[in-house]
Amino acid sequence: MLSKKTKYGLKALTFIARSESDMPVQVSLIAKSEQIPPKFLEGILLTLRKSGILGSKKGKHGGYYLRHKPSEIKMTDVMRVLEGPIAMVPCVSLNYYEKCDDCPDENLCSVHKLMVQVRDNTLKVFRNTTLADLSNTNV
Amino acid sequence: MLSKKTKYGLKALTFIARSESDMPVQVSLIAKSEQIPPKFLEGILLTLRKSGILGSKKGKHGGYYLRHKPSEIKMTDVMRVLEGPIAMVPCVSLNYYEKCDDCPDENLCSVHKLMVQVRDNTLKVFRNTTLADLSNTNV
DNA sequence: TGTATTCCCTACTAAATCGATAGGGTTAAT
DNA sequence: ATTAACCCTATCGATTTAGTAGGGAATACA
Repeated sequence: MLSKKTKYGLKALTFIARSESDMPVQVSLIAKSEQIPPKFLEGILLTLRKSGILGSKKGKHGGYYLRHKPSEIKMTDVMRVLEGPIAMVPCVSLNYYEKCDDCPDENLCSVHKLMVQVRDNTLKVFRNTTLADLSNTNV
Repeated sequence: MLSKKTKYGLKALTFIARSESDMPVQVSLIAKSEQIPPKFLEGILLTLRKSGILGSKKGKHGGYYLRHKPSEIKMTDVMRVLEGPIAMVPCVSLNYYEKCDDCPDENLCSVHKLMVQVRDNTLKVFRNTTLADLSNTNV
C-alpha cells in the first residue's frame, strides 16, 4: 500500500509545480486545497526539503518552492524519499540491499526472481516519469 | 514491502511444485526445509487452501498438494490471496476498487495517473508468470 | 523595535498491522 | 486405540502509520 505520507507528498509537489507565480507556497494553502492535515503535511514537506527536492523560506510570505524544474524532478527520487525502497524485498533493492536470513543462494530463490522483475518494471515507470508529467506542466 | 506471509507462501508453493511424488507434502517438512516457523506456515497454507490454490488431506500421510498444474497457477491469483490488492492505492485497484475521500476527480489526480502505470506494469509481470516459472518445473 | 507570520523540530499517542505462538479440535491411517 | 496430520480461534509483542501538540527560530513589515 502507498502510505498517506507519499500520497500527500505527491499531491503537494504537484500543487507547488502548478502554482504559477514564483512566490513560495505555504503549507496552510496546500493543506486546505488538497484536504491534507496541516501539521502532518508540514512534516512531509520538511522531509522533502531535507532531501533537496524542495527549498523553503521562513517568516511572512515564506513557504516552499521547487529546487528544480518539474521536468527535472524524477519519480525515482521522490518515491525513495517519501516511500523508501522501491523494491518489495531488501534482497532486490538497488539502494538498500540486504541479504535474506533464510535463502542460501539468491539466484535459486523463486521469490527473488519474481521480485526482480517487479522492481525493474516499477523502476521503469518511475524513471520515465517526472513531476512535469504529474502536474501537466511543460517545464 | 512484501509481507513474510507472501514470501513464505511463495516459497512453500515452489517447494510443493518441485516435490516429485504425488503424495501430499506436510507443513512440517516445508517449514524445516525452507526455514519457516511451522505454526505460521500452517496458517498460510490454510489460506491458500481456502482460496482453492492448494488442496489438503488430513490425518496420517496427509499434507498439502497443488490443485492445478504449476503452469496453470498464475501469480496474479497467488499474490491477491497472499498479499491482497496488487494496486498500491484502492482507487486504482481492479478487484478492490474504492474511491478516495479526498480527490474530487480521479482523472485529474496526479497520484492516480502514476499508480495506474505502476499497477499495469506489475500486473503484466504477474500475469506472465506462473508457479512453473518460479519452480523451474516444465509442467 | 515589536508583532504577526511562517517554517523548524521534537516528542507523543492511538490505532492498525505484522509476525509469531498457544492450544485445543477434527480426521484418517494403521 | 493411537498417532499423525490438518483445522481453527485467540492472543501477544513489536513495529509502523497517521496524526497531534507545543514550542522555537527566522523574516517581513509597520
